Amino acid sequence: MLLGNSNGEQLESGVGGLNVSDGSGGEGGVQLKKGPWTAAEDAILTEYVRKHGEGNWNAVQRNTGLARCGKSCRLRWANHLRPNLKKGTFSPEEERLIVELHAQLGNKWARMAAQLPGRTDNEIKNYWNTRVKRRHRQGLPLYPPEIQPQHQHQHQHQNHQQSSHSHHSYHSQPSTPTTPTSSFSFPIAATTPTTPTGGHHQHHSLHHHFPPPCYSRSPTPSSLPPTPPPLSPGLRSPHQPAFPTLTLFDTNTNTNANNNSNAANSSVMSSNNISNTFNMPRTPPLLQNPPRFKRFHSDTSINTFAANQNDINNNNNINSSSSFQGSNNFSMPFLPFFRSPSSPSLLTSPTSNCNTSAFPSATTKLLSHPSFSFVPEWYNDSGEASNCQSSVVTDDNLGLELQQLASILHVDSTTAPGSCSYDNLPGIC
DNA sequence: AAGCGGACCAACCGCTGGTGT
DNA sequence: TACACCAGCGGTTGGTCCGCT
Repeated sequence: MLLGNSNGEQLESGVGGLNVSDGSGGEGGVQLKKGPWTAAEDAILTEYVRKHGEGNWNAVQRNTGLARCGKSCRLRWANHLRPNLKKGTFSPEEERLIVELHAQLGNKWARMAAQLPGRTDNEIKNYWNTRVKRRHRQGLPLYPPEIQPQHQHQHQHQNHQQSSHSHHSYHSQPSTPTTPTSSFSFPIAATTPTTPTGGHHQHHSLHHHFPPPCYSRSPTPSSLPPTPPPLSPGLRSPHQPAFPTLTLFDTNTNTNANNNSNAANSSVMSSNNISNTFNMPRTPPLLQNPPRFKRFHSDTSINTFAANQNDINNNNNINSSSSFQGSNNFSMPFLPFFRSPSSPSLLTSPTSNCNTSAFPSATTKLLSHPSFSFVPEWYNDSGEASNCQSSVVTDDNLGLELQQLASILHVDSTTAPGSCSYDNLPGIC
C-alpha cells in the first residue's frame, strides 16, 4: 500500500507503517519513502557516497536520515548518480553490441552493462524489452540473420520467479532445449521444427531460454573473473577467440574511432566545463576493490585493469582539458536543473546532447582488456565522463530543495549551485 | 481537442549468492 | 556449520510522454 504525502511522494506503508521490502532494513521504524527521487535526496545520497564510498547502503538511511531503503539508494546511485553515466539513446554501435551480447549472454543485463561503458543494466534491459516488443509487432526476428544466439538449453533457475504472462506473446513456438536458436524466435523467424516435449516443456518454452553465460562453461576457476564473451572483431580482445558469425564494426571504422578518440574525448571533457559539475576523485582501483561486481573480480583482475588503465589513459591522451588534467579528479554533472528539450520529462544537464562518438574507441580499448568489465566503468579514466546526467528529480518544491541542498552541501555564495568538490573523497571501500 | 496506445523510463520486488560471525 | 546480513541481479510495474486517429 502506498501513501501519498503532501508532495505527492509515496511512503511505504505496512504494518506499523514500515514495510521494508528486502527485510534487511534496520531503519528503525522510519517510514521509507518510495517513488521518484528528489534533488535533495540525490544530494544527500551523493554526499554520502562522496564521504563514505559505495556500499553499506543500508547505512545511508541510518546515517543520513534519508528515508530510502538501501536497495533504493544503491539503485539510484548506480543508475543515475554515479559518474560517467551515459544518457540518451543508444548509438547504432551500442544497439548492435547489445544484440550481440544478448545472443551470447541472454538476459544477463548486468554483464551486458559491464561491456557498455556508461550504460546501466536497467537501460539495457528496458531497451531490450522495447526491442522485443517492437520486433515482435513488426514480425521481425529478434536477432539479425548474422547473429545466432549461442543457445544452450536453459531451464535452469532463470525465470523461476517470473510470472510468465509477459513473455507468452514472444514465444509463438515452443523451442526445444537442444535447438540452438533463439528462444525469442517469432513465427517468421522460426525455422526449427517444433519438437513436442510434453506439456511441461510446452509451458516452459514460453519463457526465455538463453544459454548460460559462456563463462559458466569455462575452465576458469570460479574465483577468477569469467571470460568475457567473444566479441566482434572490432571489439574483441586479441586474446580472445574470434566470434565467427559477426562483423559488427569493421577495422576501418574502429581505426577511425581510435583516431578520433582524442577529439571525442576532448569534446566530452570540454563539455564538462559547465557550472553544474563537481569534482570527484577517482577511487584508485589499486587501493580498494570496488564493492560492485565483487562476485566476479579478483584482485588480480583489478590490478591488471588498473595497470591497463594507464595505457588507456596514455593512448587517449586524456589531459587535454577539464578537471581530468593533472589530478585524480574528474568532473561529473551534478544535480542538473536544466530541462532538456529532447527529454522534457528529465532534468538533464545543459549538455545533454550525449557525445557517444568516443564509445567505439573507448569500448575497444576497454574490451581489449579481459578484466575490464568487472570493474565499475566509472572507475575508468577513458574520458567517459557523464555529461548527460539525468536525474529525474521531481520539480515539486524545487525551491525548497535547493535550500535544502545549500544547507546540506554548505554551498557558499561563491560556489555555483550544485557544485562541490570531491577532492576529499576517501577510497571506495 | 480528446482519446488511445505504444515507447520509454524509473523504481520496486523477490530472489540468489557472497561474506562475516 | 548455520545463520544473518548485505549487495546485486533480473523481472515486473506504473507513470509519463508522444504520436496517431
